[in-house]
Amino acid sequence: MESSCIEESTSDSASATPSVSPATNLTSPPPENLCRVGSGSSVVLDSEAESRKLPSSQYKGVVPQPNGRWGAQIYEKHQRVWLGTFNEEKEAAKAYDIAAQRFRGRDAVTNFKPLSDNEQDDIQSLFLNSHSKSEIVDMLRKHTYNDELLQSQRNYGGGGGGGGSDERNKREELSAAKAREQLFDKAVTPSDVGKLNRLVIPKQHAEKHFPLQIGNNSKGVLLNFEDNGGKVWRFRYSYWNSSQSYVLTKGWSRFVKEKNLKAGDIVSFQRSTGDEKQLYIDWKARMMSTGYGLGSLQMVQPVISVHPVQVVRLFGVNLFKTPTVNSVVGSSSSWSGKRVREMDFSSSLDLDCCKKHHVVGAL
DNA sequence: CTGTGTGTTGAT
DNA sequence: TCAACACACAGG
Repeated sequence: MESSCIEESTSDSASATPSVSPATNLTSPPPENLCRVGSGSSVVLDSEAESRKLPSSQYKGVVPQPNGRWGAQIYEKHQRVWLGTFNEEKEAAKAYDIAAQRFRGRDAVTNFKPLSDNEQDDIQSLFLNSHSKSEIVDMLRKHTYNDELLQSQRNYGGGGGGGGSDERNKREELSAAKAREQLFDKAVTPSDVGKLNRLVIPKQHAEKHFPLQIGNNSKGVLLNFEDNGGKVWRFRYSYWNSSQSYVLTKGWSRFVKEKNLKAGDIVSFQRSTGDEKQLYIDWKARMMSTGYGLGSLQMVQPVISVHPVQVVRLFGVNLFKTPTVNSVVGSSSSWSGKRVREMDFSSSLDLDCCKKHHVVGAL
């Protein structure tokens, strides 16, 4: 049971529908005795039910295990990602926090203190973003996350003695250029890729990440976004009173055209964590079922974005990786995520990035 | 035999 | 999304 870490079985359950409940299951349950039923007295076997009930955890993402230990799990795309088991409830909670930061970004809801602005947390953020989700999950499951983080800190001079200008440069280089924070994704609607030349930014995200100056409401502002290839896109961002919506207008249609975006595809927005809050935009073809290559598998991006691709071998599996050396959000990490399986490339694999296209319409 | 972590379901 | 619950079955 260690082959994959994600809840796969996408199809099985669907096709087989092994209508659970083995009626035959008369194999009576565990001999309920474990319970040291209250000392003698009346106590009918209420214990039957009471006793085997596991104590729930006060922490998010933490579940009790029969043996008294604690499991950690996080959900994404309707699927549970198991983060391992721990002796201490608190440890499990920490594992969840780490996964949450990696999966959902800096402002994810966590059990403890979230990453903030200090140098240490920036380093950790960098560390998280420079590893794929599956790698982070592996570390959590193997309880090696802390060691790996420390290791990386030494490499960047966080505190290791010796160091030198070499280490220092390396670190500056990294923090200056690469660290990106995921802001949000949006599955584009038919009208977002239609002739309207506008992309509606969900209010919740717009107000959180792209706040408009009170005075600018009418005109809006020009925002620059860099794509994976380093190309900069400038869009007009404003609020439409008529529809009470935040939108990207001028310039948007060109992006749609060049990327050949189709309804259902996902556009993603990131922002550099460093001083300069550079904005980034990326996209991926619509994904049917999401998965993470965990443990040892990683996915193949059934997408053929324009980005040139190179095959990389990791954990013994071939992966596609964009040339972006600094992998952060764009490359193998977040954007990847599909298992190489029975090729259920059905709709997502609309290769031929140019011609045909699915009728996503209603999902 | 011991436990993990998966299958499932029902509640937010 | 998320946790509760039961248990199949991987590992030793």
